[in-house]
Amino acid sequence: MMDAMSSDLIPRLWGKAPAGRRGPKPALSVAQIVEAAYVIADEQGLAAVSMARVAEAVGCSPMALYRHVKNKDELLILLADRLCADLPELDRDLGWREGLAAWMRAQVDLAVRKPWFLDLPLAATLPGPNRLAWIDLGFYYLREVALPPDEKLAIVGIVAQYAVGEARIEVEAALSDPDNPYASFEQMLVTYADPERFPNLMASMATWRPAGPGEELESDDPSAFGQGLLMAGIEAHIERHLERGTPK
Amino acid sequence: MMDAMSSDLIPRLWGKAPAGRRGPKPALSVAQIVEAAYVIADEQGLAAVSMARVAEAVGCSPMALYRHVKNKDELLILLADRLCADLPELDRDLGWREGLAAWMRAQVDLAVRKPWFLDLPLAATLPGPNRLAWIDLGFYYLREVALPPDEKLAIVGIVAQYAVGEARIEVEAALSDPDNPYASFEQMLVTYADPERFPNLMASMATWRPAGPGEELESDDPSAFGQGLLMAGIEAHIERHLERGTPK
DNA sequence: ATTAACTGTTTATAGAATACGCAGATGCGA
DNA sequence: TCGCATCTGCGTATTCTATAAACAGTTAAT
Repeated sequence: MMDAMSSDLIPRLWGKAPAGRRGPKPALSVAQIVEAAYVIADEQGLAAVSMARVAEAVGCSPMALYRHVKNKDELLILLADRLCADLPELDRDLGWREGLAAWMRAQVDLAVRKPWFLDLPLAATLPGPNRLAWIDLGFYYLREVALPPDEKLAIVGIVAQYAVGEARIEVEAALSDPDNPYASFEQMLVTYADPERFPNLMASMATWRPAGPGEELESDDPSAFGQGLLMAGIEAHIERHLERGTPK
Repeated sequence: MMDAMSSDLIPRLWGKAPAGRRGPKPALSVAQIVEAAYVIADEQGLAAVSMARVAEAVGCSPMALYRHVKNKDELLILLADRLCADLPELDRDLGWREGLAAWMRAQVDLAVRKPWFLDLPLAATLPGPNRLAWIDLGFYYLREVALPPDEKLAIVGIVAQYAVGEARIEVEAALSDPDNPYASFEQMLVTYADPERFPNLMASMATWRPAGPGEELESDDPSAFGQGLLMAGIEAHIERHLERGTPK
């Protein structure tokens, strides 16, 4: 189902054309097409990215695109990797904890800046070069952490996954009441939720005390909580690993 | 952009029709429509869920659906909540750690069973009744944990978000080589990845030793690693909270 | 009885992805 | 240099898609 995978996807991701000999030199390139899609998504949202509009942007007929891209799904995969090129440079003088936190935060910021990223079908396809470079940066911050590579990969994946969720929350929050993002949630609870149907939730929520005017939030970064949770988990794992792992 | 939110979405999620007085009694119901969409998605994938096909399934004209549902986006939101009704009952005699782990695992299993769930546009909309009941179960397992409700909500959200990522990985793994899901990743690295461009990743991967035949995986649950990481993080947070929180 | 409100239908429109076949360009082998 | 295989881009056409708009029948309030 939904198999956008073609045997040429990965080469295309890496910009390796089969280098055909014969035939006219292509006037179009995959990079050009992806870039046009990127601009359209940026200006008008992902829904505006249609083959016809992309073709118009690069100045060719819609069907010409199919010579360079298997189908629209594949174009979107390429687009997702293109977006990863927008991830920023980060301070290299950070420990794994601060480094990974900044690494995570940068992903959230990117998604907030380009919310159409969240509309992309995020299949767990193989990463393209840009995304892989970002993963490499994650490994950089973990370079002095003594863990096997598959565990590092898992950690990096978990942190990135958390970034997606956090980005969703922040994007939605930006669209709703900036004062209290939980307002609608609470409103929904009191309006519809039967306390007998959701006893545990309601019982806990009953103790909820909205932050008074005197006390401020401990951090202005809404991802601070989850960030701390993840880093604490990683740290605990490292320590556990050191204990019973190879001591030398 | 992409604002599927209508003022009637939430009432519809909760099955509260405005109870119009006049006019003929509706032959269709929202539940009926959503159920039809559910069956189609289940049998033919989410891409097969079109207004026309849903209409055919319930035996009405396509446009009749729009009397009960604002548009297709809204139908998909309702569908997502409907899917949450398939989440299983869980053992109530578990501590927060095992309970939350089982709670997480159940979500992964559901997504693996119904992979079209991952194709749904997972906006961070307000949860419907079924999803809220699931959240309530998460709060059940956290009932004896002394944390404020907003932190519990954040924890539950983080764990659920992890479940989505894990489900993506497992679904994709099921479609690829069952022996070694990392095979294509490694293959991609050696084929395309320039060591100078991804030095940290490559350096770490160089130490990669695939699990030999003698040693088995510690767990047959591929989510065990992330699970442990999350639970350790939560535990650390609880302890930190107890230390400086109100002791009584 | 009148009327307002509500339901489902019919028709129509605009846009989507993409299969198929053609015309011209290009470079390889002869 | 002459074919010829191969490749690019284009034009056409098909099939689906969501959904706007107007309409006809049905019910309950007045």
